Amino acid sequence: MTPPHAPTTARALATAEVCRRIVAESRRQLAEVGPAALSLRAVSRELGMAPSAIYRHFADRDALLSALIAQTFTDLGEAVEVAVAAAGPARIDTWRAWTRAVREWAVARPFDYALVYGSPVPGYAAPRDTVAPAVRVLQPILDMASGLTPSGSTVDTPPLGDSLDSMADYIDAPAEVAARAIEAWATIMGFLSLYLFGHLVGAVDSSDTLWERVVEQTAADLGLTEPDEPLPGGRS
Amino acid sequence: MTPPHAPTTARALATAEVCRRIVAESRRQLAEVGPAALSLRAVSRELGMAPSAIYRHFADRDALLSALIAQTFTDLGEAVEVAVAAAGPARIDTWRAWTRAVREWAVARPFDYALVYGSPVPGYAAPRDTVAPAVRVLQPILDMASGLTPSGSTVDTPPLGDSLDSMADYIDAPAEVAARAIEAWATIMGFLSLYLFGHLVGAVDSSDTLWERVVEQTAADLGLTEPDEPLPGGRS
DNA sequence: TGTACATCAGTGAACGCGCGTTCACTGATGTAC
DNA sequence: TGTACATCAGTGAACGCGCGTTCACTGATGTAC
Repeated sequence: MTPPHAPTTARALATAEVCRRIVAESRRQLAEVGPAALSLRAVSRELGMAPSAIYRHFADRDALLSALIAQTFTDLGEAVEVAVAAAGPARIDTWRAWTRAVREWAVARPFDYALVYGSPVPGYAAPRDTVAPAVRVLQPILDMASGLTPSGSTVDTPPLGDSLDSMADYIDAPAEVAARAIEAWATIMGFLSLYLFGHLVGAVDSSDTLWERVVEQTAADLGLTEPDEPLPGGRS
Repeated sequence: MTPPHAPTTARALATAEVCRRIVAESRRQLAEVGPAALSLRAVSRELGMAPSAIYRHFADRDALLSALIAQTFTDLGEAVEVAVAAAGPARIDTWRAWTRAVREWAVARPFDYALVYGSPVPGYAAPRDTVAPAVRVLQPILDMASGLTPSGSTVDTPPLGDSLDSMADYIDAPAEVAARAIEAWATIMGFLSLYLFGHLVGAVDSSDTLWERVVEQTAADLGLTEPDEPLPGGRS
């Protein structure tokens, strides 16, 4: 009944559990001191283990950091998937749900947000393992953009070269749509970063109403506000 | 001839020079290891001084960090001022010059960018001294936004509360304009952050053409692309 | 102009600290017969 | 089912390291008369 490689023995279960605890405690401490100051010794101390025990589960400090980053992306990815699944079927429903989910997640866990979308940790190179979880976060809006046709542009914009071709292929939409999707994403992430990193402190009393505006404006730039937009699954 | 408080004695000149060298060497090292790992000892070692000598110029490590942040903002502020002064008089000239200057500065000094616009250093609270240099960077576009009237909106946007009133007062423009200015700023900073922090790696081959689009799109959202816009200084 | 005193930038030794990582080990868990 | 052996998660001591900060000091620079 169980899959062939699932951990079934007591030892394997215990190992998985300890591994989970290390990651959990590390994420907790990371929120207090930041990724650069994350200490294996402090983590092991808090868990009541010898510092060297960590090395049974992670090759070194960088490996633990990679696991934390992957885990954090996965966490956010699951949050947006739940939110998008609970939203309506129209593209704009997806966009509103996705942006709302990202914001709520980020505001609740500013240090997790900083870990994955803030300054890279110097001297640390993100390995391949973190790419898939990072893309998973974006997948709902990539799916949403699929098949979208550019519309409503009243602006003369410079021509795009072929630099977006691979993304356009991936989402099965014109490069124009890929460009607008990246712009909308950049606006959302930029606003969150400015807010969470303290750059709006003197300028904006409460970011709530402004945030609603940003979401609607980006939706309009994406061409999601036309009433009769066709959906990928038909329903004209 | 010299202002009353200018350092004129040999000792005062030497002090200022050493102080300058500490800041310069610190910024150099910061680009290699990041703000959290900046080491007073390493800086003093490189300058051929005793570690304790730093304390004649900065109260502690945090004071040095504050000076670095202020200095970095000032550096960027001067760069944008030069660029804006060299540009044409129309609002859109200012916007194009400002965005271009910020981007070129950031791409040339990604760690400086990360220091001031990336994740905050945990456990470090930016003191008041860094606020003025941070605002200086924005001043050209705040001036540009002054007197701007909202236009060209084809989107139904949620009403703004009074959360932008102080900023609207400051730039002497409607809250609507303040909101659009912050949105445009967020888009620019978001795009730069995604690019510099490595989040566009798989999606965008070259960011140049896409960047041009972002600038023009944000200019349009700000209402800067109407041909007959009135300028603050007349010239209708 | 010359002298006596005050200032203060920089020295170098020392403090106590926590860090990542290694290594030989122990002893419970798992496996093969 | 029982026994002998293998595995391997966790231990605890030790390594060498660099860190921020303090303190009494020295000696050149500045100042007052």
